[in-house]
Formats: sequence, C-alpha cells, structure tokens
Amino acid sequence: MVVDKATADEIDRLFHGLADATRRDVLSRVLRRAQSVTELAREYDMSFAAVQKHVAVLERAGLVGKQRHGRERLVSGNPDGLRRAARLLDEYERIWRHRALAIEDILAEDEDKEDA
Amino acid sequence: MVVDKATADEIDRLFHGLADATRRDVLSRVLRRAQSVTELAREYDMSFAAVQKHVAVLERAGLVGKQRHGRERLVSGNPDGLRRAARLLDEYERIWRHRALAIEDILAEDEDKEDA
DNA sequence: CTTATCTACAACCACATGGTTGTACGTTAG
DNA sequence: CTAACGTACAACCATGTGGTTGTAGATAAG
Repeated sequence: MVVDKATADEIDRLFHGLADATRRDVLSRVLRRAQSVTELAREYDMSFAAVQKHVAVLERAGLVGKQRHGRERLVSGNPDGLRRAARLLDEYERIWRHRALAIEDILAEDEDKEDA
Repeated sequence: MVVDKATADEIDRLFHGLADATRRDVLSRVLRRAQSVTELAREYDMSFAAVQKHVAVLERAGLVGKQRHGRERLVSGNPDGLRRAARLLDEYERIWRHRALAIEDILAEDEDKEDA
C-alpha cells in the first residue's frame, strides 16, 4: 500500500478495462500478436468506432499500447498492466491469508488453554 | 478456456466489482473481519443505501457473502472470488509468456540459420 | 495528383451506474 | 407493547458507458 503509489483512479481504469468481454477478447488477441484497429474491428459485430473506443479504454487502463506503423496504428498488449492487476489481487489474498493465519493462531491459543 | 465454464457476464461482474475504490476498500475490510452493513457505512462519506448498493455489487460479483446474524447481516469476504480473478489474469499472462517463448524460438531458429 | 484506406473525433441515443431520499419490514432492547 | 435499530427496496436524478453515424485528417497506392 505504501510502495504502490498508484492512484485509485488508475486501479479503477485497470479493472474497468478488464470488465468487458469484447475488451478481454481484444486483449488476448493483441497479446498474441499486435494488430491494427481495422484488423481487430473485422472480428466483432460492431462498428469500427465502437472497437476504437474499447481499444482506447484498454489504452487508458495501461493494458495495451499503440505504435504507429505507416498509416495504421498497431495495438499491442502490455503485460506490465496485467502484472499490476495480478499483484493487486495478490494483496487482497495476502489480507485473507493473514487473517486465516490469525485464526489459526487463536485456535492454537485455545489449544494451549485446554492443555493448561 | 474449455475448462472454465464461467460466462462472460460472471467475469464482467467480477472485474466490475473490483473497479471501484469504495468497493475495494469494503472488500479489504471484510476480508479482515466480517462486518454489518451499518458498521461499514460509518466508514464512508455517503449514505447507508449507497454502501448497501456497493455491497450488492460485490455480492453479485461473488467477492463477498452475507450471513444473517440476529437483526444484522454480516458481510464477509469470499477468497474464492479473488482466486478466480487471479486465475483469469494468469491465463492472460500465460498467453503473453507463450508468445514470448514463441519469439525466443524464432530467434533460436534464426541463430540456427546463421550457423548454417 | 487523385483516390482509397486507416484513423481520429464529435454528436447523438439508450441504458447502466452511483448517488440521493423516503418508506416499510423484521428483530432486538426497554 | 413500544421504541429503536438494521436492513431492504423503490423512486428519482445526474452522469457515465457502449453503441451508432458522420465528418475530417494523414498516409499509401495508382
């Protein structure tokens, strides 16, 4: 918490980026191979502009990046964004595990009392 | 992908649940200790009903559960939900790593050709 | 140069979201 | 029993989101 100076908004954007099936699909595609927006748009039953917006959301979330390549913009996956999300989830799991350990300690204490 | 029969909507709800600072804070609190909605509501600068809605979102996401305890409803964290989210992120990372390995293979091939 | 392609962006619409207040109901405390 | 508490839920409002179409700017192709 102290180390991670990510603002709440950044984290909001990160998870919001992942909270849509189309965006997750785009992400998995560009993780495999960088693709132009037009190329991506062909895959979905929606307008080019809609796909463009989804890519923009992923970009703001730090999950993908764009490199211009001639007249097209190649969208590529950014594994750092994923790792950031994964580490955040790890923190919550750590909280849980810490609590689980604390409970074990309490149970152990009870056993000690029983022994006494 | 074949094994995970989670619908896209479920995953949407999962990440949407995590995409709000208040909800993440509620989650971290109830992971440490189950609390009533009123108790939680005291911590935030918003109405009881608003907190109630956030809890409902977390509940639909499978991140928390409620146990009735007298006249209050105790909200407690559900680590399974977290683990599900973490595993999903792992899948994306696996895609990336697979691609990274593929690139290494290609580079190795190039080296073979150089040797030839 | 002209044309076609890829992209960006604005305007618009329907609907979801996050917030509010108010009301009603079950349960505990006096 | 009555009063207070914890919760649930409906109605409402402002704003955000996901979609559309249309227009305009760069860049590549002929």
